[in-house]
Amino acid sequence: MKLSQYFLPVLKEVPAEAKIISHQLMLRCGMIKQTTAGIYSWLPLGFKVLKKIEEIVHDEQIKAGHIPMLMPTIQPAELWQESGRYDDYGKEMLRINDRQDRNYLYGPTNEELITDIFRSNVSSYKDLPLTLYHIQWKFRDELRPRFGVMRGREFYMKDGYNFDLNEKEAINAYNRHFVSYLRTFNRIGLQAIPMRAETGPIGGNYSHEFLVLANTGESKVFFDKTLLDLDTGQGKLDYYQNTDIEKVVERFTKPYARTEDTHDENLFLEVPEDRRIESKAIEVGQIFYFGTKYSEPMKAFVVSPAGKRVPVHMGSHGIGVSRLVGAIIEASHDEKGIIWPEPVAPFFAGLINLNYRDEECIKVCDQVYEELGSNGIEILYDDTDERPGSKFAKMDLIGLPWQIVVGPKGLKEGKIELVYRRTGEATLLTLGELLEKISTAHKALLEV
RNA sequence: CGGGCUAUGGCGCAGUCUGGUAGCGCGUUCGUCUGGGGGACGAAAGGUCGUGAGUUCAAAUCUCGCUAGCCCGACCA
Repeated sequence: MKLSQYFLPVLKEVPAEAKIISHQLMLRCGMIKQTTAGIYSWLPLGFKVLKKIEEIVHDEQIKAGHIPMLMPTIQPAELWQESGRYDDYGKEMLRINDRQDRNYLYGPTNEELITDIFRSNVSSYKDLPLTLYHIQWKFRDELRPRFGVMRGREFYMKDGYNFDLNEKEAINAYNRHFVSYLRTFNRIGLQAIPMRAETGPIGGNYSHEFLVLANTGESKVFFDKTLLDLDTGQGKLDYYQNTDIEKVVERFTKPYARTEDTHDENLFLEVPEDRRIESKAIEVGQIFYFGTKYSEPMKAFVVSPAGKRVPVHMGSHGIGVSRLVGAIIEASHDEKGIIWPEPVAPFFAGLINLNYRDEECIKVCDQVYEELGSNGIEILYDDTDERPGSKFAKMDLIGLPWQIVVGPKGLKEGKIELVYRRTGEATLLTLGELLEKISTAHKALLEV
């Protein structure tokens, strides 16, 4: 993409209404524009990042054997009356009437809708286990939206729902989500710590939240430092080898890790003092097992192997996709701007032409741009006639992983400068070396 | 929902107390110079001062209502 043909309205100054760094940077980078309280338009750069995160979330869900679909944003009140949540949910739910004065709502979550789909199509244990999910806009009418997309009223969320014959099977699904979520956050470039959580309005018996440490986070967390060293292991996982998956979950749930809501000071004090960490964190995902809370009232039954009609056991699981954009920035920025983790960067590299009136510069830039572009590498080429200083500042601000700097000075020596945004490390390379290095780095990114 | 604050050009702000020609910086446009870290000089465009009513010869400025946004708390992916 050539910058001269793109839509990237960057701001030099910090808008007054933005208080936390991710919100400020998203506005300054021209990623979002607030439309009204807690509701944002996603401008091209922000939209690209949102879609990259979404792709990774999809990929990991599909690896775990879960099936993508799409449900609507507007739902009929009747379904929520069946589950009893139409009254329970309160003012957070945006209620809407149509021209016939029928009652609708803008979905804050989809348990009722998915249960309705399930019950009208599945009636045998033979169709289980089943996990369906979608990534869709949600709306919760927060009293006080703030922090940009981190706590908007409208938000983009992956939500999934598992249907199983019994509790044991449903716990397998729970564990599958547990592990796939860890992998998802890792791929996005975040370390998320699973913590025991309250079940809230979703209800149920088991729940874990996944939290990313950040001092601007809204949750207070207490955990054992050893959690920071755990990983889910390398390579492919067979999500249906239940005991293998269970072992991973056990490793992650053994050390103490709780949010303020479930924190138990006495248990925490059993953690050796040098391993106790108290921090602020951002919640980026949550998983629930709630048994038959919805299947019983909504009559989602299947016939068991013994020939009896039994309510299905369910769980639900969410990842805040739009919130993740903010969370990533909170976790990865410096005083100059954003530093995108490579898998979610809106472009893989930025190409800076330091003198757009120099024919040699133009020629070399065009070559780099075409060569990398034809290999499927996304490049943002600053081909504008601005001065070098503002080009550098802009590129640092939007935080693309690599910066390719082409200027008359370097070209005299036959060299192009390559800067790695995260470290600021700069190397002078020939055109051939540069193309090779970027291509290699890009290939490594694809091998997940 | 309780408490506090704000609303003036695209962005950041001054002007309001003490009523009297709407201003500054950044950005934008044009020109000249400049060209490796948000450059210089010159010219220009752009504002019903959130909104409605009131007081007054006169309102960005005073009074009352409304709306929107921000902050602290409670609540939440």
